[in-house]
Amino acid sequence: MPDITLRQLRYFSTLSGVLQYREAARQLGISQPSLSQQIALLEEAVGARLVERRRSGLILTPAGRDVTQRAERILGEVHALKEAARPAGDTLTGTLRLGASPTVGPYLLPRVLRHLHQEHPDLRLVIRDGTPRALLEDLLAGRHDLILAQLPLPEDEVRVRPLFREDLRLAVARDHPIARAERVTASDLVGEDMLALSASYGLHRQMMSLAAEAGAVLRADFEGTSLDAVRQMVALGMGVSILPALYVWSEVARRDADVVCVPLRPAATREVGLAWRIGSGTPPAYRRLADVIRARIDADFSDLVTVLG
Amino acid sequence: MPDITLRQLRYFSTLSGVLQYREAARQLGISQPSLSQQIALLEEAVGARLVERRRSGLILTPAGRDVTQRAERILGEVHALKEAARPAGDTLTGTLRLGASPTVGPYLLPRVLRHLHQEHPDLRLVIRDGTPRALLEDLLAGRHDLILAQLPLPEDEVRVRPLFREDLRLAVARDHPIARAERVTASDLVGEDMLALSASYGLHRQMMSLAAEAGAVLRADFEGTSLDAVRQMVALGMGVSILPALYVWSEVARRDADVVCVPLRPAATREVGLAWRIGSGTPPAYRRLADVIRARIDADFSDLVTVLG
DNA sequence: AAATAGTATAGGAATAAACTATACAATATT
DNA sequence: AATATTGTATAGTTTATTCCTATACTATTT
Repeated sequence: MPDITLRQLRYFSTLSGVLQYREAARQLGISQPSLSQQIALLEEAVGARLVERRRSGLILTPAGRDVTQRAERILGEVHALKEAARPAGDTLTGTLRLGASPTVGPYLLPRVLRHLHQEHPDLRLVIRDGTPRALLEDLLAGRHDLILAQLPLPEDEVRVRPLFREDLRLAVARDHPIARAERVTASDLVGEDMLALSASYGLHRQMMSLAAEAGAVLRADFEGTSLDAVRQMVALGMGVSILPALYVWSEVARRDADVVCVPLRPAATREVGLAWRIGSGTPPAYRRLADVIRARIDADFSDLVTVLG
Repeated sequence: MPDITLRQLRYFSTLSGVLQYREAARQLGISQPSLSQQIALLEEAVGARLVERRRSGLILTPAGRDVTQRAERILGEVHALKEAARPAGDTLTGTLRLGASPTVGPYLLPRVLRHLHQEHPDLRLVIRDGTPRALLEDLLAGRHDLILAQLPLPEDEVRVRPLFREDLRLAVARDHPIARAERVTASDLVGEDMLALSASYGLHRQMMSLAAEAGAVLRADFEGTSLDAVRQMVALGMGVSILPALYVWSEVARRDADVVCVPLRPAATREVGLAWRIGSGTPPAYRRLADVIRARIDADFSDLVTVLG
């Protein structure tokens, strides 16, 4: 029992429309015997007669009518497969799995996604959180296509597209003396307790080095697993910490905020980028995506951050 | 740009499950290079990379994931096509187009269909009415697969399966003298006006010959196009007519019936059968269908009709 | 009875798919 | 650091499939 082939379905679909071998073969650009043969093979493969050969032309059997419908549906889906797989000319399409750092995604993606969906309705993003360390591992293992994370990332393992640089602010409780300052310098921090994110975050390193420079003391009894957690500890007077400007803008910049954020002098910054595996399937699409994100950041947050690239 | 083949989709589906060429090739029972080649052809056909070849195993690209899903769906439908087309072992399946004579179908099919649907849930019958003449023409032209009609049918053009024989009754108005008779013989009809169905019905011929034998007068100013029309004319006293027992049972055998039906002596009968084109695709299925109909008639109407075959 | 039209069959040529052998790339081992 | 080891790609050849031409067969027309 030979297998069905798409060729047979294509031929049969044409034949069932025309109901004449000669004409169908002509339309298909093959000879009539070739068509006869393929139809015979199809009938053998499905184990049923599909056409009755009669004086007055061909008649489809009930099975033939059924096969016609199914064949055309199948052919349509094959066509769709072909179209869908090809990276479309100007729009992003398909499903991309994006891993996002919790220190970036929640404050950046909501605005980006809205626009992205308008401009590229056929693009679906599956977004999953993870610590930068886990993101990188998942990316390399193929569980993500892209990750959005703080730079630097190991450029020998992933291809990076920088997106933007944002300032870091010092966060203090509202009743802390620094809260009234215009800006903060390293000397203001001598002896302060500093609360840090867990070491799997890029910000951890920066918090560490800033604390070291300024003579602040990193509290060993606390390690935040989210910016929100850090902020809440700051609000409770457990110490000071560092928060990125975009987070401040979206979560802190309100009258009734529980912490106060002050610019640092000299400014401390972090960079955020989009990354994918070297040799990954569709870098052009990824670059386009990066461009779209950048454009959106530029439009919405240009007073807060510096777009890179 | 070569065409996609089902073979490629089958191979790719296996590969995307196993994520290893060697193992996938082994499962497929082919050599690894053959698999490589077919996957390469598929990638060329869809115009996109589907897998990333990496040290730590294969990773599907976004397009690859999409193609996997679509391919498996397509393969499933191809499988279903194969299953659906093959005349199933014990149940009737598919869509059959049944042409039914208005003198048989409406009074027989309702009961048959209910059972048929229970016993063969995958069988769909598309039923269309038509005069026997039109039925035969439509059958031969392939617009029907089967017809249910009064016999005889031209056995050189169609294959016939007789189903049953039923008595014909004389129908008269309630106030007609014959209405009180136990039975009617030819001599009772001398001079009566007789109402006939149109000549395209099998019953027409029998009405004619009965009228001739009995000395009744066929009314030339009336030609019914349905048994109901004939019955209504009889009720209005326009004449007498002949109605088949099954029709009588389902439409007349009530207290308040507008006509009275009396058995004929000697009995007149008609035969009804199922027919299909000679050389038609699936005679076994048709024979099975005929058997089912017969069994149902036997169960429901054995006191009214004689099952044939 | 011959001609015409339409499909099936036969046999050989072209194409596609399979296999074996081997190259190549990357990681793991010594 | 050199050498196995593992896994995929490429080359060259063989086998299967698909196609074509030629022709047989059947039913209808002339």
